[in-house]
Amino acid sequence: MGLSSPDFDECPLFAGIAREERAGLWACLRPVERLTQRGETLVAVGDPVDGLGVVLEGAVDVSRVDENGNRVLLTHIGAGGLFAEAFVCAGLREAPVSVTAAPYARVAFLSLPALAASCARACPAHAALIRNLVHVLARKNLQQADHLDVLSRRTIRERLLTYLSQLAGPDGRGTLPFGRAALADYIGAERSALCRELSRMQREGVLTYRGSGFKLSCPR
Amino acid sequence: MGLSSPDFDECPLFAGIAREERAGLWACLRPVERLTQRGETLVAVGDPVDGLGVVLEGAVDVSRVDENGNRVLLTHIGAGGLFAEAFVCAGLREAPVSVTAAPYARVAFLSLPALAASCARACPAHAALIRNLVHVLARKNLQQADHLDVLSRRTIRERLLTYLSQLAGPDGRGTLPFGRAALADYIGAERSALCRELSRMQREGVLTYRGSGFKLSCPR
DNA sequence: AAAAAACCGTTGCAGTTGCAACATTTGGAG
DNA sequence: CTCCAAATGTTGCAACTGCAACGGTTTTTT
Repeated sequence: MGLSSPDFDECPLFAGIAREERAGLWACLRPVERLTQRGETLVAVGDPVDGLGVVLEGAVDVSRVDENGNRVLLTHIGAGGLFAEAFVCAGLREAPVSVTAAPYARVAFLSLPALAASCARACPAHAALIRNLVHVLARKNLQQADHLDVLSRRTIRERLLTYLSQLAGPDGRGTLPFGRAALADYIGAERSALCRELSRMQREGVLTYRGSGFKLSCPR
Repeated sequence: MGLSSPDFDECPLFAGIAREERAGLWACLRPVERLTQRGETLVAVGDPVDGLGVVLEGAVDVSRVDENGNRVLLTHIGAGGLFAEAFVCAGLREAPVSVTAAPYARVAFLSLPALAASCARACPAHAALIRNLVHVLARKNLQQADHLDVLSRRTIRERLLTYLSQLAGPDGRGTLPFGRAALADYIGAERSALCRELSRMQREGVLTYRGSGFKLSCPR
């Protein structure tokens, strides 16, 4: 099993921990790695919760499919990001969501005991790890709040403007991390209705877009 | 200032901490108490984030109002519950939501430094406090996921069924914690449209309701 | 290069919902 | 008991959206 400790500068779990310490700490956590095929499902709904996930390379989507077949895209997580940390920390036994490679990913799972317990080496970095975990959980909370902000709007146009404003810089420009189908799943709309509204908004001059790039006419 | 340490058996922040220790620990956290009038606003959008909130008595609503005047009810928190913990832990300076008494509340604010730092007494309970904080944050995450599950549905009927299923027991019976207006704000719909759909569903035999009690015909 | 698959955009139609205005019921206060 | 205010329920209408079906373009596979 390759215990390669990649570049964790961008992984918030290791913030504030000296680079020399990271390799030892990483080994200490006994990670279980997994490399996926294109679009493969890493975790399915109902699977036992193996541990906290770390995206080493690539990206994953966290989603759910309701009884009507509508997919809800909950989050998209790139390299360095964590997933399933809330389920692990809350003590869930079964995953309430599925995690799929988007489209490729190399991930590692860390068990909660390894994270929470002081390790045999009693490494001081463990304390920092827990503090970082609090920070990660809190920021996930804020991300979910942003998603709720989007989904609480009553029309597709408002949901789009809310989401695009979150993505856009001060100049109103931004890049979508999704294609149209995934975007529709994220904002809780029908793909065709989303396309219709997008072109309507462009026709009315509210925004311009091409591919995954866009520019809001009136940045909020 | 009354530093009364109320019954914290139900406060998840103090889970697993012996009752004798709680009083000392509570004082150690230097809580700032506040008692509200009916419906008063405890925290407004943009207010500086004073600290983590603990509901000592009564209940509070956490909500946001968008630019169209639509209110979004994010959560309702009863005695023993926490609020604003994610904003504090993520290091936000300004509150992105408002907190109002629903309808009465006695609350205390705990500053993050007091929570995070080992206190002067070096009380061992502090470590338990941090572990509990992780647990609280993780469960808030799950609550938000439930709310997302509701808001991601495409029709009022589906949103209602999803929410009522979350509330109902195995027999399909449950009690709403909100009135109609607040319920509408929580599920992201118009109050009148909500009423219309409720009575339509009762007419069709999907459920029965009276006041705040309800019973689903087909518990999921 | 050809075929297949994925992605994006368009449109007609029926059902749902926001919105506004009004009717009815409930719960106190005097 | 009466009156008032808040909460709840009802309805018409215009607008929005889900749904299904289709055409064009790009990317991937064979």
